[in-house]
Amino acid sequence: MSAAPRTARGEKTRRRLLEAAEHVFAEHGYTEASVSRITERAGVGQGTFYLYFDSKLDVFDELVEDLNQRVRHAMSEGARGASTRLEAERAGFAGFFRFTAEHPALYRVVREAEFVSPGALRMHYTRIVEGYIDGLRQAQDDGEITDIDPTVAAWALMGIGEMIGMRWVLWGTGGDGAGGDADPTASGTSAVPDHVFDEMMRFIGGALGRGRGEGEGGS
Amino acid sequence: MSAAPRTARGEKTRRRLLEAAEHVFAEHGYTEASVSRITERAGVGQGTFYLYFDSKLDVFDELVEDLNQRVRHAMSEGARGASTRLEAERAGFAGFFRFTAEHPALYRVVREAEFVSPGALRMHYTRIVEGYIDGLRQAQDDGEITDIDPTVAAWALMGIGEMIGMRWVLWGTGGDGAGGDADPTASGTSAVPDHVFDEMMRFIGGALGRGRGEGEGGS
Amino acid sequence: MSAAPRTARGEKTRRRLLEAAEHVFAEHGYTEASVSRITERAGVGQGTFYLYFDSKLDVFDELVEDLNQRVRHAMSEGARGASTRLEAERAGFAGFFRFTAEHPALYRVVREAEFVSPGALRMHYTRIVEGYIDGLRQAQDDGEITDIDPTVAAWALMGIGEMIGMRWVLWGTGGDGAGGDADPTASGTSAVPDHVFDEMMRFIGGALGRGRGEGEGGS
Amino acid sequence: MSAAPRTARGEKTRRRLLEAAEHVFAEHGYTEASVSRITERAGVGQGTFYLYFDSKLDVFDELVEDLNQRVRHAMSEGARGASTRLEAERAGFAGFFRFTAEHPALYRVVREAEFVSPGALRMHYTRIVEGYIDGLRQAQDDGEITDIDPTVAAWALMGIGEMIGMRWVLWGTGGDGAGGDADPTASGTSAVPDHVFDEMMRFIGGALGRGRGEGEGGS
DNA sequence: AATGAATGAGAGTTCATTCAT
DNA sequence: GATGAATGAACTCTCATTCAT
Repeated sequence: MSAAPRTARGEKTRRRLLEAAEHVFAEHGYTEASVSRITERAGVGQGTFYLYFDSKLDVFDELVEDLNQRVRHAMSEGARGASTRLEAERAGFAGFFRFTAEHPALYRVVREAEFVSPGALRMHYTRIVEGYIDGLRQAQDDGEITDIDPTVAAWALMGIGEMIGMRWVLWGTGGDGAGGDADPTASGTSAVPDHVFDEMMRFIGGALGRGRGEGEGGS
Repeated sequence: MSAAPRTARGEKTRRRLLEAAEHVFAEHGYTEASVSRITERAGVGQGTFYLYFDSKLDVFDELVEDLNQRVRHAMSEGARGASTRLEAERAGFAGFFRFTAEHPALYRVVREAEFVSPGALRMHYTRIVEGYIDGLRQAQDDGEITDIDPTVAAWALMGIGEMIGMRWVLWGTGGDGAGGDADPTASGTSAVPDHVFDEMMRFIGGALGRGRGEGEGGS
Repeated sequence: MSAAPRTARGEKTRRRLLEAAEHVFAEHGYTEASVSRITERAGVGQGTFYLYFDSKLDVFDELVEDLNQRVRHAMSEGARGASTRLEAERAGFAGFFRFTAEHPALYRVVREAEFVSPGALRMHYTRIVEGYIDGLRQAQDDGEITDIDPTVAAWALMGIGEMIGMRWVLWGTGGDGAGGDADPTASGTSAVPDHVFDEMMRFIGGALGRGRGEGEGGS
Repeated sequence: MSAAPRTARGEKTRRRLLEAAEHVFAEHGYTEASVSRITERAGVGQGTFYLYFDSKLDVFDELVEDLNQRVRHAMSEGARGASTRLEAERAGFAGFFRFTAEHPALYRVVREAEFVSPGALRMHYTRIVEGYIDGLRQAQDDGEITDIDPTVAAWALMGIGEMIGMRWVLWGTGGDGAGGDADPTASGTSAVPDHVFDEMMRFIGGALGRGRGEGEGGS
């Protein structure tokens, strides 16, 4: 749990510490990050850190929580204006990839929680999935998508996003094992090559689609 | 890179070290594991470790390599006898979940590579995906599945497996965000509840299915 | 040296601080006690502490001083009504043991002064001994006790009280090295088992006794 | 618990560490002593310390144990040749005072155990007392001393020694509250002024004496 | 009179790695 | 081939004390 602020000055210090932690964790990972590096970057004394956080793990958890909100926000942006479920899906994935692309190191922080603070990671994924489930259920009620168990589908979609994001956003567009014919130039819709993004959406469209998988999603 | 063996005695010591490392990494994670705990478990002196491995990271890499082979073996078991692509897929996922269920801690080791030795993780995923791609391409040539980019599809499938495995194998069958109506009793096919497994296969069947998503996969 | 009071409000704050310090030192010992724990218990800000005391050591000294008075008071209670020196002695020891039994942790605070503030301990013992000396000298003048050097006798008596108190009050009645046949049930006179108390008084009676050391001390 | 040696080299390092700890604890007290000061004095690296001791407390305990033996040895020296119990007592006290005088700071280490490792202090006193009890019982069987409970008597004697030793050995011969007529010059028998020592022995002689307490103690 | 945020020195402890034997 | 004693840098965290408000 956090601690001491209350005053405006304290609140400011806390924010600086949190921001510094974000950068340091992103740059070095949890283990290599040190509290002293964080305080140094924040421009405060080492002891000050412990006025605001109980431990190194405590800031980490708070950070994951914070990132969870930002990721979810990035995902829901644009999804609101979507008229079909697949459009919403498109927007969600695009938002997620964009966030990952803009803060590649940061998103690694979230994933590192699996080894640092498992409960935090669980919470992170669970919250995202919950949003998904609602949307899927709605689309099912509207007869827009197939009647697959929305929970299972939500986790599957989550996995697709994580893996495609890791492969094409984090590792970059080329690299070993890269999808040969992915077109690195075009990238209007998302941080992932258009071709990859489109194929992924075709995959998802087929999975969720009613009757046949022709939902599509041509760019 | 490794070092010294050559003799039979040396080869044995090396194997013991590797096995000890497997247990210690599985139990404590990379950071908390210590070389001395490894050597202690292996029953050799601390210095001996450096006769066989250059560093702590070195054994870790070798371990990930080793696990990669075992996971791929678990996945391809049974897939060989499959007559359709979806059957092969079923067998592959079942093998993967079984492996994860039997060595839950071990598979975490692989995933931790993202933060310890990114190249090793890349290699791990890439190799698995390569196998997939071949199979998918073949099925496409046979007109059995849709003509989606096999690379993209392979990574998507990989992501589904990882996420479903984490959610239902690693975290257990219940817990927050659990699939409400999943049937925890039956579990003939895999380490994941039958219902979840079946729904996942329906999802995949739809994604890969030709024309309509009729692949299905009722148990 | 202390500081700021003067007003009634200040005097009250000071008392609360002192009382809080007493509890915190008793519970944790000097080193483990922290100023912040003291102020927290007192319900005042951390800075307030330094308005009343120069340092952590300063409160400690004041506390030892305070305890010295309370111990001496406990010892002299009842001793006043005594008609013989040995009766007075009895009452003094009983009072000391009672105090120790009622505030076991507190009396440890006094003893810890040896390592924290040696001068304070010296003062503590010296003051107690001074009272003794006067009484012993008087009894000698009255021909009631032997003509032993009262200073030496006083320190010896002090040592007996401390050690018997530590052994039977602080450590409890049983334990290793316990006086085998001590009767734990009866305990009318003091916090030490009756048998132990009586034997101790016989010991002292012999030491101080005129002519022969026989007798005395039967409860 | 200790650890690693076995080799002659290790045994030597261990001894150096122990000796360094003795000096550092004696000079600064437990709290102010730091492991780094100990290793510095021992001329080894900081990490080496933890090869031989589990913690700072661990060396401390071992040291108290060690001192216990040395004190008991100092006390029993000379006592062996004694023909009466009181002579043995004399020799024991003299040995104790001598030890305290020769290692004044060291003996404080033992006493500090009350606040650092209470069990160790208990053990220390209990062991010494046990030796006493045997001697006293023997003397009683021989009809040499009064039939006082030997356990109570032993703890009382222990207390006398500790207090007189603190007052006249540790604090020095003069000082506040000093025994006015103590003769600082003569000091043949012990580290305590002769007069004090003699008076103390008279006190003890009276306490233990058969029939009358009048004898003894002449220097 | 009172506050509490800020400090920074320093504590105990761990560990990957080296190297003389 | 094997050992294990030795290292020292680095870590997280605590705390008495100060001082602007």
